[in-house]
Amino acid sequence: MAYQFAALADPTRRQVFERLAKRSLSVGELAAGLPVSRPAVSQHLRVLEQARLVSSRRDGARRLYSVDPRGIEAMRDYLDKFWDRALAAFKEAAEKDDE
Amino acid sequence: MAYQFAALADPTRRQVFERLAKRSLSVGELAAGLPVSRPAVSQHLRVLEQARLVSSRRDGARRLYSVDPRGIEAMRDYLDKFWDRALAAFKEAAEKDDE
DNA sequence: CGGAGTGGTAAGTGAAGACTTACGGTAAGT
DNA sequence: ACTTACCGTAAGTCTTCACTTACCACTCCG
Repeated sequence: MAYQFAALADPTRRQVFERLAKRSLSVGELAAGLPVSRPAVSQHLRVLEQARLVSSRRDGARRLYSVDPRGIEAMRDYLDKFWDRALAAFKEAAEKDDE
Repeated sequence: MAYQFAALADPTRRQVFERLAKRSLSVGELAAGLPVSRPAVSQHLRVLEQARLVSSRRDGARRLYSVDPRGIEAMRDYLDKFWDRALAAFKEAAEKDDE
């Protein structure tokens, strides 16, 4: 669970993730649209893949990366655990604030 | 949007957040249950508050912190933007993998 | 108006991490 | 087989950041 938040904490990595959400891309294609080198993109992809936020498959000499729903689902489940509780706590705090 | 992920990327900060989800706590109470000093907790709370993941109110000489739904909502909205798309991409990639 | 209990801030330290260049390794084309 | 295109990894640098101790400000109570 820890890995997902850390993976999306970096701005460059979020950009990679968001571009892959539009369509599957190779490492070279990703690096072309970003202000960092290709090896940097490779390293970011490794982090995203370990967090199950992206997955990859071979495509000839290239390697295509796509978004992976598993990492997203893990984050959604985590956040949902706190959602109701947070709403209740917020209302309660707001009332105490009115005093 | 960026701040939320970075805020929850740190393990100590996630612990603070999760403990506050159970009940509102003061800085001292939080620090008592964590392996770091009280100033460290204060600094973490500042990050969480800027990300709108927690909010605070005075309670006499103390200061009570609670979870704030606004930060959580921002993350949920962000993830939901990619959810359908990720599912579709995953299925598509799985089919190509079967070849 | 002391003194005790709070908690935020400053300054410094050590580790984590986001980059770079250089290199090696594999797949397709001639 | 040689070349070209593609990509991952290694090693090094520089910044970011989590943490500490020391200090200061505020609130409540005697």
